[in-house]
Amino acid sequence: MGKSRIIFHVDMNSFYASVEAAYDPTLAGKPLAIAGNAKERRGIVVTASYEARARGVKPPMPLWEAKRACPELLVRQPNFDRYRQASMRMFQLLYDYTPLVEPVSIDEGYMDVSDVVTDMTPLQLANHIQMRIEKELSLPCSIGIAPNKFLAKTASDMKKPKGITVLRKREVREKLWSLKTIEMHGIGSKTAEKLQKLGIYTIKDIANANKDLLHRHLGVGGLRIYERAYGIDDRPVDPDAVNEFKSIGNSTTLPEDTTEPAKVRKVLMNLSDSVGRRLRRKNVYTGNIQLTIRYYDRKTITRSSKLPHPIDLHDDIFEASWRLWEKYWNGEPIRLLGVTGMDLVEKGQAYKQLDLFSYKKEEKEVKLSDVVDSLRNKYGEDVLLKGTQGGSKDRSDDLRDKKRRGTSLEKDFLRNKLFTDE
DNA sequence: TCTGGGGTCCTAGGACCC
DNA sequence: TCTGGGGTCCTAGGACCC
Repeated sequence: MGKSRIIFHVDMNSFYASVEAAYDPTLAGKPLAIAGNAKERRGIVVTASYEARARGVKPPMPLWEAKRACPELLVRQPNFDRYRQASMRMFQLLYDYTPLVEPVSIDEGYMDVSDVVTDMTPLQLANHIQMRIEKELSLPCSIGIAPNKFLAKTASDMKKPKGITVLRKREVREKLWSLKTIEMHGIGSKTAEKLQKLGIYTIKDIANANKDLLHRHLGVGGLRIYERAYGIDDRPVDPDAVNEFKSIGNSTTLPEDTTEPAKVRKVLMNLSDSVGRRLRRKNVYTGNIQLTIRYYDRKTITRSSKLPHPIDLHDDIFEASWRLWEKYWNGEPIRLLGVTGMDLVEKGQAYKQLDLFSYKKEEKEVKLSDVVDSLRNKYGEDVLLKGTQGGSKDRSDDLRDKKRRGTSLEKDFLRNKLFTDE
């Protein structure tokens, strides 16, 4: 039995819109929508200010529909550099309190503040953080305080904008059980439908359901929601998760549907180029290329193939995706194309694989902070900062180094996936 | 005038091996 | 004759989230 934890979920309110308003104060207090492809007919609202939401604009809504609902709507195209900047500063501020910060997306993250709140109550700490984000970044956020991630996430959702909500485990019955199943994080429309067919409509119904029945119909996800219904969630806050990639991909909706191979070729070249760039920037190779085709009727297929050896160059990525395209295109008009690199391996990983394995195996039960401490004692701070002694080119992004450096290099997030993408 | 783009996790079936 | 059982890898698709 671990001791009980104190977890924060910090959730920025209408992040993109709020950043734009902070950047251009004349937008503040107005109904504002950030829409991808603002000039294209297929744009959707990605983020809406609360003034826009009050007038019925809520993402993800097609832009034309949003304008119909709210004719005075101001629309801006997303400016991701700006959002990444704001995000970095926001997380930087969180790291002032603890290294145990887990960014989960550009605008939200968890903190494990169990060891921080000694001379402050959790509520005071949350207030402090919220105030600083407001004062220093002119950005609003909501914070959920709870003994685990699920409850913290649920809590931060309860009061928006600018809320701070405490959710205790003993309050789960009273505050969660009356909610419809789809309100639970992790349950979407499909699962909610399946549950309905089982006669399960509320979170209370989940809690009172037969566990095996849930397992049979929903797999491990069924077991998970059963636990969540009782407020149980043992996932740790993992500061390194943000650096661990499984795939890197880009996709684009075409200006208009097409059947012309020349156009497809061009698009695939562009996508391959940007995927290649991102792979190289992250110092990884991909061993498996996946092509996504969405047809005119939104039917979407994915086709992938394992590569004989890992690649990171534009030409090789294009060649692989083009082969898939030639093999699998059914001749119908295409709406979207995507190229994704999967099975990522770090450069220089091949000969380190074995080592990594044994490291993981040995240290499985050991707390990361202990590992960092012992390494620091053994080799001094330098080794933690510089990584392995060997070669110069491949060392800095080596997975092991990241783990070993662990919390000592939390500022490493400058290079992480949320913020350095193009 | 229907519905973007970036991801993760899970499942299931077939190939293949022992 | 007419047939086991376990394990892993590969691929495709579904569901979900922000």
